[in-house]
Amino acid sequence: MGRGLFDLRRTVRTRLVVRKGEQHMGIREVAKKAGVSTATVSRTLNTPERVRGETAARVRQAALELGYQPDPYARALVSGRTHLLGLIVSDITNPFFPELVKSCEDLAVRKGYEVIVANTDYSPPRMSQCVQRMLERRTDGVAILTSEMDPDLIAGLSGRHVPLVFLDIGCVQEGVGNVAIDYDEGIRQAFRHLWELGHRRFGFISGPLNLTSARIRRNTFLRCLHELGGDEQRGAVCEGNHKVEGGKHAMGELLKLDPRPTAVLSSNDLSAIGAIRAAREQGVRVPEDISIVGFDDIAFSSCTDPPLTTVRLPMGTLADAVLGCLFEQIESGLQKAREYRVGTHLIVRSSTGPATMRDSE
Amino acid sequence: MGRGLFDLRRTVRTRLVVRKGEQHMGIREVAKKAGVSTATVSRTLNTPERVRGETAARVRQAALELGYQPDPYARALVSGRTHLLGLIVSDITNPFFPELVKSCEDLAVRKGYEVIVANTDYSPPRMSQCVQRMLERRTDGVAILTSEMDPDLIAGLSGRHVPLVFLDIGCVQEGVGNVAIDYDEGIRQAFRHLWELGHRRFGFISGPLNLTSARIRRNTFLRCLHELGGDEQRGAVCEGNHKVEGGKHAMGELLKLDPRPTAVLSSNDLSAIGAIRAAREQGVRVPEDISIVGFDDIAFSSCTDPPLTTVRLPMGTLADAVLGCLFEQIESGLQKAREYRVGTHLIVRSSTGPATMRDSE
DNA sequence: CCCTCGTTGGAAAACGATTACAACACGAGG
DNA sequence: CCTCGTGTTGTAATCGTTTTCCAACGAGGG
Repeated sequence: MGRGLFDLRRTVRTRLVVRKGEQHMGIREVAKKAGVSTATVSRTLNTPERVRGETAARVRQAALELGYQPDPYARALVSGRTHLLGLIVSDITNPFFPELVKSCEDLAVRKGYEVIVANTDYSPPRMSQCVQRMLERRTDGVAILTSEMDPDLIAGLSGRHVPLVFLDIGCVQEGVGNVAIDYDEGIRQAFRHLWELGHRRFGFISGPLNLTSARIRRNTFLRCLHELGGDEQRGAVCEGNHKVEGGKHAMGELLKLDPRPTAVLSSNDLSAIGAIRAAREQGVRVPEDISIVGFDDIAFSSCTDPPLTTVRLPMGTLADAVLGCLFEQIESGLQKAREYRVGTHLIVRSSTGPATMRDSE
Repeated sequence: MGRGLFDLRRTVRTRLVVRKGEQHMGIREVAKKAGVSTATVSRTLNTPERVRGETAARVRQAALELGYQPDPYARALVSGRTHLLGLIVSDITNPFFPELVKSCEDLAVRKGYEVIVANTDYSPPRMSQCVQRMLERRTDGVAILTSEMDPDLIAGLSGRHVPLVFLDIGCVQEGVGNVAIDYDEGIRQAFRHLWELGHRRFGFISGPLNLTSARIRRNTFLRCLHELGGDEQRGAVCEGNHKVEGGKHAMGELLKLDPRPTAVLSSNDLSAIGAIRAAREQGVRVPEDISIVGFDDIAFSSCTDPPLTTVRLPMGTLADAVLGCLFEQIESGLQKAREYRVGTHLIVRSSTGPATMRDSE
């Protein structure tokens, strides 16, 4: 963070707004037009119940005619509420995020909030910058949608009394909410699907195991194996990196196994897509020779070849939970931060099929 | 827009900041600690050349020790500059955008700006909402990265003297810049590549032809055909929708042709991906039987099967141009809005190959 | 009729910065 | 010695709201 505090901020300071004849449309103009004071105008806009209906109507009419819109900055200055939300993601380029971000934005805008998003690029120092940005802009709340979280950074945030919400990190406390994706259920759905198709030897392509959420998925897989399959030797785990290329590599390893798994579950869709490619390159047919199921249901997974069977993580619901948690905290003044839970369901497409007789033994 | 002006904005108005003992760190505290007036502090931060070096150092030291950070809202209120930029895209879910948005954000943050993005979802009424949002938040500049633009909306914006920049719309004027992607060159590169591989019968999958930028690409294709190939009968155009499914359908049509094209150019990568799938489904091998080239080089196009040969649109450069144009306008006080131009280059991967003897006649 | 209470609206004090203007010191030039 | 410019700092006005008081008013009870 090199050169200290105020380095890059300088730009030319010409006053931007010149608005040739017509001077600025402020609350004063509305007040004059409606024949009331600015206080009354403000009240009609913010606490209508504290102003007589008739007066309110007159004010609203005036505001409408003048096309008045309160200045968010003046408003923020005095009220302390910026109507800005922060979204911290690891990398918007990762196809998991755009849908989520979009849903969040929609919801936020509908409540009169604006959203700024920051990418950590999976790196703690950049994460620290992101937090810094949120603090500087005085966001009314921050959603941290990524795992590479330095504990003392959340201290930095929660020390400022900013409502927070995490994805898949356990610690719910005053001012810190959490939404937990039901990975457990999701993996189980996928496993059951494969089991019912007759598969008995499984592979699992995990995410980077330093991520909590990746570990959960792997562990559930292991547990399924134990509960349903009995013998753990029938399952193999291979670590990927939640990207196409990692999935490809992991699948390469899995295919070397003897006996080879007839079905592989993947920690996310990107890995699964890599897996499909690896299989194809080695002449292994999907789903005839091997079944593959993903996780997330990113938009692209319906466009792969073959279309990917996957566990859908409903982005809309997820966004609802995330922002819901934030708004609840904001409106209650940092009180009740709850734990939210969002479920999943299986989408069966064409990358899974019945185990062949030979294999199913 | 239903219920009038102030409908959804209401939220509870509890004062957020309570900051238990330690009262707020303002410019006054810094001033006191440094033994100067607030004016001097402000000057140190904004126009250091107007402050004696020694004093400046003292102020900076104090600011650092106190962890002072100027309130952007107070700053915006008085200076009229919000340090907020708007980005209007059609749909962040479209894989073309995330990279672009990310690059823009990076650049913006580096200059001390923050970015808010708005999705039009390809619909004019939503576009109008987006513009509204930008106006309300008093963004210092807006980049409109999408084509479905209602002319009177840009009037609404440019009437407010907000620096604007468009993508691929011709009209450069006071306060309105433009960055033009060199589609012409791009298509030519792709065409030449195929020509040199011996291809002589071409197909083109266009985007929706009501989009200017889609028309440009198609027209260039037609022109290439004319210049190099002579006979126009050797080329066929089929309209897609810039999505996978449209490309798939268009490719279906192209494959029905007799004689069938040996190479197809696509208006964007998504269409090309659809085209590959359509080909495969009909048992047509890529690139042995037919060559396919895309446009944009979205991240995914290196992960298709086979990896897609495509025309790379350098997102970093594009973002540079877009923000550069905005900053130039902001810093010059709305004067010189220039036209920028960003080039392309061909990325050869595996979806193109030599035409077979039989075909190349 | 007077007092009190509840409702409504106005005047003015925040909010936290920027910046116009004035003041002052200092050295140079006449 | 006076004046004038230049460089440095302080004082106070300002930006456009929200919000805290407080005054005015009408109604209802004693």
